[in-house]
Amino acid sequence: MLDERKRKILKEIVDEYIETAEPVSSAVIVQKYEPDISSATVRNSMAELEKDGYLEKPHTSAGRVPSAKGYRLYVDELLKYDNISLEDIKYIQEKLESKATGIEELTKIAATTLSEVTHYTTVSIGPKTSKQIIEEIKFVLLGSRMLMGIIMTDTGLVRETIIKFDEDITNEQVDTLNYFFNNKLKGEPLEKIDTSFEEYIFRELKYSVNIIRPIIEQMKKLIEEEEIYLEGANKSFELPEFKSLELAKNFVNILDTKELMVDILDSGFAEDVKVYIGDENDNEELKDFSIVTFKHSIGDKDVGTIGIIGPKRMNYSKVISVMKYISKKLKDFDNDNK
Amino acid sequence: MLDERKRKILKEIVDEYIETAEPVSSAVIVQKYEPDISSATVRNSMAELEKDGYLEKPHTSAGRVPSAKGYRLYVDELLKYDNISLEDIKYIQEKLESKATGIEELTKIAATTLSEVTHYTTVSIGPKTSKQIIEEIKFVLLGSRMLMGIIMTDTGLVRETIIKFDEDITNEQVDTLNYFFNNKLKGEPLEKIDTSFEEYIFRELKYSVNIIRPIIEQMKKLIEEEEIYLEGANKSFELPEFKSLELAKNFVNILDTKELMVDILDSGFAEDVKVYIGDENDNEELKDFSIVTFKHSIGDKDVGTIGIIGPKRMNYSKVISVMKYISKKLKDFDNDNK
DNA sequence: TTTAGCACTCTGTATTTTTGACTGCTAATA
DNA sequence: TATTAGCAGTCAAAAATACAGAGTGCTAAA
Repeated sequence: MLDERKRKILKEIVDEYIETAEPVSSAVIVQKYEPDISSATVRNSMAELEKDGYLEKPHTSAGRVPSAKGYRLYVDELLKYDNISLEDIKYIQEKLESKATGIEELTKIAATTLSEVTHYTTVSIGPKTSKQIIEEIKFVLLGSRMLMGIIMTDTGLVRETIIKFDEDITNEQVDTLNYFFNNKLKGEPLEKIDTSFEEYIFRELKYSVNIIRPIIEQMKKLIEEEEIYLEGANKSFELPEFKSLELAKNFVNILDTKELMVDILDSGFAEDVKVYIGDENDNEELKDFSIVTFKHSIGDKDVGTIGIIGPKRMNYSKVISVMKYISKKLKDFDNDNK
Repeated sequence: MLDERKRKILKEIVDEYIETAEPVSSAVIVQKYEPDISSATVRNSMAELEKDGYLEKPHTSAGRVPSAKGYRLYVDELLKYDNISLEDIKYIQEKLESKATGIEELTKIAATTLSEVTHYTTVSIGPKTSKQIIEEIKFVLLGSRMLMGIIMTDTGLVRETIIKFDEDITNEQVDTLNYFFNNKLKGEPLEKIDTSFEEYIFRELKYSVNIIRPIIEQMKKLIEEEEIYLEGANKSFELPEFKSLELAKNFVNILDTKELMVDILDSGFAEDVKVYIGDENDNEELKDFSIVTFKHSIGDKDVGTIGIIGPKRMNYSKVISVMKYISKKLKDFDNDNK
C-alpha cells in the first residue's frame, strides 16, 4: 500500500520530528534527506501520507507531524533496533554486574541504568508476588516481643517483615511456628497465606489470637506490597513538550496515580518489549505520551517490570534498542545463576 | 514599633494573600476586614508597612504582597497555632495508631498523613544512622550461600540485608559470626562497622575474604542508606503559583536534588517546628518557597525528620498547627512505649 | 511522473490602543 | 492630630490591529 518512497519519507519525517520537536516541512526533508527530488514531490507524498492517516497538520501552513498511526508504523516496520553505542553497552554491563542483593534490587538497578542511558523517566515495579511459590519461611526472635518473618520464593525473592506482639514469645513457640508454616506452606503459592490459613493455624496451635493475628496480618501485607519506583522524573521536564503546563501537569498526575502505571506495566507478555503510543490503550490522560515496557521473567513468573515514559516524540530507536539489550542481559544473568 | 492597627492590617493582608494568591488592595481590606475605617487610612498604614519592609508592591498600581520579613513577623508573632479541626485530629490519631512495623515506617506514615491533611508536598528522611547504638546483631542462614544480617539499635531501628556468598556457609560459622559481632559491637555506634573492624574480624576468625568482605560491605551499605520519601508532589502542581513554568521546574529540581532537602531537614534542633521562608537560608533556588520542618527524636537521637515544602504563600497557620500536633503525638507515642 | 512557480492560508509577533485597578497626594473634616 | 473624600497619575493586562514569513496545494509545463 505504501510504496518505498512514502515509507522512506515517513521515516524521515518521524526522525526529524523526534529530533527537533517542530512540525516538519517539505523543504527540510529535501534539504536534509532527499537532495535528489523536489519539494513539490515530497509535498505530494506527504499529502497522501496524510490522507492515509500517518501524518497530521497542526494547521494549514505548518509542516507535518506524525500521528499515532504514523509512529506505530515507524516503530513496527521502519526502525532497526541496534541503536546502542559501545559506551552504553559497557556502562550497562558494569551496572548490572555490580552485585545486587536480590531480584528486587536488580530490577531497580536496571531501571536506574535505563534512565541514565536514555535520559527518560523510568518506572519499575517488583514481582507480582501472589503466584510465587514459597520455598521457605523463617521466623527469628528479636527481643522478647518482636519477631522477624522471612519468606523466600522459587524465583529468589526474599521478603521480610517485623512483627510486634503484646505478650512475650518463647523460643519453643518460634520453633513450632517455623515447623508449622513450612510444613503447610512450602511449595504453595504466597496467596495461600490468607484467613483460612489463619484459622487452620489457630485450630492446630491454640496460641492466643494476640500472637497469630499479627503474624498473619504482617505476612499478608508483605504479599500485597507493590512498590513502584521512579527514576529521573526531572529529566522529562527539560523536554520542550513540557513547556505546555497542561502536559507537565498531566505527566505528574500519571506518575502519581500509581494504579495507572501499574496497570500498564502489568499488561503485556513476558520478555516482549512492548510499545504503547499515545492513547492506544484508550486512556485519555496518556494521549500525549508513549510508554515502552518489558518484563523480566524467570520461568513463567514475572520478577519485575520496567517501563519508560516519555513524550510520543521519544527516541524509540534508542529506547527500544537499550531495553532489548538490558532484557537480554537479565536473561543471561538468570541462566548463569541456574 | 508597629502599632496595633498596623499589625492587624499586616495580618489581614497576609491572610488574604494566602487565600487568594493575588496582591491585596486597600479596598479589599476595608471590605472584608475593616468596615469601620476608610480605604485611605488603610493605604496610609500600608505605605508605612512597606517603608518598614513588611510589604512589597509588584508595581505601582497593584496591591501589596507580603515580603519575607512580613511573613516572618506573621509566623512569629501574629499567628495562633491551634488551627486544626476535630476531624483532622481524629484522622491523624487513627493513622498514627495503625501499628507501624518500626520507627522508619512510623515516620513515613506521619509524613503521608501530614500531606493528606495539609494538601502540601511533604519530604521525610529516616534516622541518621551512624551515631545510633547497636543493641543487637543477628545473622540468619537462608539456604547454604545466603545470609540475612539484622541490626537493631537503641532507638528501635531495625535494618536488615541479604548477603550472598560464593561458597557455602556452615551453621557453626554463623554462630561464630553472631558471637563475634555482638561481643565486639554491642553498645557501640553503628559507624564502628568499618574497615578497621573488618580487619579485626579477619584477624580473629581467619575466615576467607569471600566471607568477611561481603558481610562488611552489605552492613556498611545498610548504614549509609538514607532514603528520602516524597508524598503528594502532584498536589503542589494545582497551586496557582505553579502556572509559572519556571517555578514548577525549580520545584521539581529542588525535590530531585536530594542533598538540598536533606541539608535543610538535617539542620535545626530536635522537636522544634522550624520555618524557613524563601531564601532565608540563602539558597537562590528556594527563594519562592517555604519549608516547615520538625524532627522526631528519641532521647538525643533523631529518628526521623519531616518537612513540608510549598509556596511562600502557604497556609502557615494550618501547617504549623498540624505539625505541632503530630510532633506531640509522636512524643506521646514514644513515652507510652518506654 | 516530476517539477517550477505562485496564490492563498494561517500563525506568531510586534505595535498600538484601551481599560481599569490601585495608589499617593491634597485639601477638607472631625 | 488623625481620618477621609476625591481625584490625578501610573502601570499592567487585555484587546485590537497590522505585518511578516513559513508552508501548503494547485496548475501548467517539462
